[in-house]
Amino acid sequence: MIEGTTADETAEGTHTCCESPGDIDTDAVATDLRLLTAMGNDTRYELLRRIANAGDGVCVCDLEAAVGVSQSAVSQALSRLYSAGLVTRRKEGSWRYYEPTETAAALLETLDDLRGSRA
Amino acid sequence: MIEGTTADETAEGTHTCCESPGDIDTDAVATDLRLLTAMGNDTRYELLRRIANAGDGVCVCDLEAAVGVSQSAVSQALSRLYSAGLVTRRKEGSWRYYEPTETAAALLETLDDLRGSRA
DNA sequence: GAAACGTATTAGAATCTGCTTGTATAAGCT
DNA sequence: AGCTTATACAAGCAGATTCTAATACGTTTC
Repeated sequence: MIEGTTADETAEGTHTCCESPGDIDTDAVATDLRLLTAMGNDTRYELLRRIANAGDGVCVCDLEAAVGVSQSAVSQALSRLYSAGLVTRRKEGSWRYYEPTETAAALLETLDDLRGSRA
Repeated sequence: MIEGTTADETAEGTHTCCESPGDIDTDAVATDLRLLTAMGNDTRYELLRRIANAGDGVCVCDLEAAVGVSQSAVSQALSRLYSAGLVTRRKEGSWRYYEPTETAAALLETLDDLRGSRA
């Protein structure tokens, strides 16, 4: 849906205002969208922020208390963050600790910077 | 749903693995989520990329041909990008030209960098 | 003014999301 | 082994999204 323009480039239309913008790499789009949609949800965003703030590993049990949804919902949210590459997880005994990836740190930092400069 | 922890901090639970992570600024969350959800959609992401690539103003008519959805859908998508602060728009005759904001440029650049470093 | 074009708005249908509830798995404790 | 705790998985449902079609609006051109 991205690479090849489905519509006929040489269409008979009367458009003459400007030329068509270039195409975009499909894989890149998929990757970016996975990141953006993973972060673009109240619960997941907040979980990620908390994980990032804590820095050195937060366990699910504490996150659960903080976001106001069920244990199951937290688990699902964390899975999603994990498969998007925004957090790593490590098992320790019966607990599981989550940590932010560099990707997450970079994106959150950009968002913070933008807010700071009110851009 | 963010600032105050709804669950009782001193609950009778047996959690002892780690302490609760700090809270997050509500407005910041809202702003970030508006950006993330605006970009986190195939159509809108692709439109934004194309607008950013073109740099100096693309009109709706050409974007339309590129993304494979109806004119109406493109218009709605652009409105959403606009109200999220990701693009500016300027009217010129009966055409409307869109340009990326610094916010959009910064976010896209971060995404590009991340992809580059495979982080 | 009327017709044609570029864009926006509205309304409704189809699809997607994110939650809850219930259950499963795995580890620790007695 | 049995019970409890920590986390994951599965199914189902309510509400949110996102598209299309139809229509409205503003400009340009005849």
